[in-house]
Amino acid sequence: MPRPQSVHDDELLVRLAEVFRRTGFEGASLGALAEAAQLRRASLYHRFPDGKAQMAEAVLDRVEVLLGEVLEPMRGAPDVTEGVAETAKRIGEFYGGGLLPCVLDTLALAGTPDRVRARAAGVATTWIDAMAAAAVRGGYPPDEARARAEDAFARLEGGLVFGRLFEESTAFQRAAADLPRQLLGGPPA
Amino acid sequence: MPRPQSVHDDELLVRLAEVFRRTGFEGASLGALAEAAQLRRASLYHRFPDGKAQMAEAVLDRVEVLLGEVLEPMRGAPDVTEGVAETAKRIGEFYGGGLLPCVLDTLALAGTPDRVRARAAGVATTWIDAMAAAAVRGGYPPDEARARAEDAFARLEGGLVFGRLFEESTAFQRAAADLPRQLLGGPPA
DNA sequence: GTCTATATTTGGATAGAC
DNA sequence: GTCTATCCAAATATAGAC
Repeated sequence: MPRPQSVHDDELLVRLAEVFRRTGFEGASLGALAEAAQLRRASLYHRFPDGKAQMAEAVLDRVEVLLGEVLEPMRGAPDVTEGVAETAKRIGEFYGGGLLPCVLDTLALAGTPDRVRARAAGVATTWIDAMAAAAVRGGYPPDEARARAEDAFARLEGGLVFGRLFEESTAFQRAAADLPRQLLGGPPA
Repeated sequence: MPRPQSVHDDELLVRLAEVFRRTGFEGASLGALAEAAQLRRASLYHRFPDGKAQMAEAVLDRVEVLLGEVLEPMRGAPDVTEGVAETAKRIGEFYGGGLLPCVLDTLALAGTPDRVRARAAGVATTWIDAMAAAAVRGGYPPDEARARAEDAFARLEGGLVFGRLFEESTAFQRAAADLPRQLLGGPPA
């Protein structure tokens, strides 16, 4: 009988995601991916016959699932403000307080296969849509809600760029803390 | 006598910057760099004996010079508000309206040599410092001015991430248009 | 399912002719 | 200063044993 899986699918994707998020698609060599997975390169090809692009897509699929859990309070909580605040907290945790890069950013660089980039854009759209829906629930008309959601996304992603440049999480932390006000209004920061 | 330079230094850096900004350090292969420069790989090594890292550093040096021109109104104009507005306009042009990636972002990915990353952080610091100084001139105490400058930087960089993902410049455009308010105060966006 | 071994291409970098 | 030719290492990917 064949050997048992030495790494479970889910844990494997976590490890691969770590490499993609830090180095982008081209920077993620099969050597680095195999080392992170604690598998040989050939074993990775057994799991992902289409190679690195398929690995990146699987990672993005998994990110979309995790993102669903992060967005759940914002989508479902009876009190919109509380829901957004809880989602903001989860976003902070998801990005290690602001010091972890975002795979949606790093997998959007030129050199990334189109289908991977399209998948990243799809995940980002899911996220922005949920924020726009919350802003609508908060009373904004659809157009303004959308703009606020896009701006909130930009500020969070930019906070992560800041964190990557300076290894400092201040800008991201403020962006997360300010998320309820950005989406629902209130006194300016 | 030796052949004349087929590409002037300045134009050469523009072409190399284009590759680095789009693909990051690891994604920028010597093949791609040579093609953009319309030179052979060996000719690039004649100009940059230390190889790709030196090319990236030279690109960042050039970006710092260009950035100086972008920041000049914000630094020197008698009316701070007008100065910031003019700098915001130049930032918009510098980033192709929001559809060009920022080399400070893409050269901060893991896999980039430390001295290149440090140079990128230095250029970003120059930029943020100038925005913080403008916010101080606008009446904010140093701590709040600094936070506002960092947030403005994050929002612009995030707007470029958004642009890269969706090939849409809306978020960046709003960030640039809102720069005077972000640094100097006024009614919230 | 994982492994060793290998094929093949691309990438970074150097030597030396012109 | 640019070029051709070359070296060597690393990268992607495949074949086949266990």
